[in-house]
Amino acid sequence: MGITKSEIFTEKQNQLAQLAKALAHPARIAIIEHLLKINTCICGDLVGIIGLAQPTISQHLKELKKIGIIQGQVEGTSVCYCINTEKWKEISLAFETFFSKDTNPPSCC
Amino acid sequence: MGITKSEIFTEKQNQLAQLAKALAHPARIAIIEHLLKINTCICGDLVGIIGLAQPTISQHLKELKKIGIIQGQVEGTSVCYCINTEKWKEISLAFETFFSKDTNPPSCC
DNA sequence: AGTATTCATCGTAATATTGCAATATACAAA
DNA sequence: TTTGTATATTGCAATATTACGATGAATACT
Repeated sequence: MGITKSEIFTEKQNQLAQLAKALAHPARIAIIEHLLKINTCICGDLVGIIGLAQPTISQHLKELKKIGIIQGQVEGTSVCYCINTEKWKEISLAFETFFSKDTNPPSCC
Repeated sequence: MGITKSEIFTEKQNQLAQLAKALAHPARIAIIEHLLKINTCICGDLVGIIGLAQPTISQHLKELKKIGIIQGQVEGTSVCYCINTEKWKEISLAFETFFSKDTNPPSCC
């Protein structure tokens, strides 16, 4: 079917899955890493940097904007992107919380 | 096309994206959370717990096994699953490293 | 052997994702 | 106003994902 039965899961489970989905593409990882590295807004050069066609980059940016991890600011004809620090921390915390659940290895393995 | 151009990205970017993809479904989050909660191996009951058909669960388990985050041990007619602690730490670290890259908010926003 | 139980795999339908060419939109400069 | 530049949207083809019924393989129990 290709459609997820999200109604049978908790809000948190769906949320974390959605965050993971947004990160589930190397181009999107690359975009975020680049934005972190230059630590400022970047206006458009992403197409040249990543190596995918402009509509494809635009689509990936849309996915990232959807979960709020990045934000775009119109600056004349171009749009400047940067990490949304607030949201970044939030998302970071969501994963941290998930991974902190670990305790001891089960006795059976 | 539906096919990712992984050859234009770094090994690390592809790896992290793949890990994120494995977590990008609420059923797989739910499976992991359950395995963490009971902190021991579980023999099969996941179908009843999650609420999806047996082949669907089996498929999700396969995805999780593919990245090594869980492991299955045959026990008679049933299979006992648990978190692979070693791998869990590894994956946890991969995300931690990614999210630790944050520094200061960019001056432009 | 025959039967039941548990899980994996196959096949298939519905939907989603990825990527890009073509086109549209918005603004700036001439 | 026209031209150029930057980005978004649309439409499409190829492929992937999600879900499940049917079937298969393996083991345990009579």
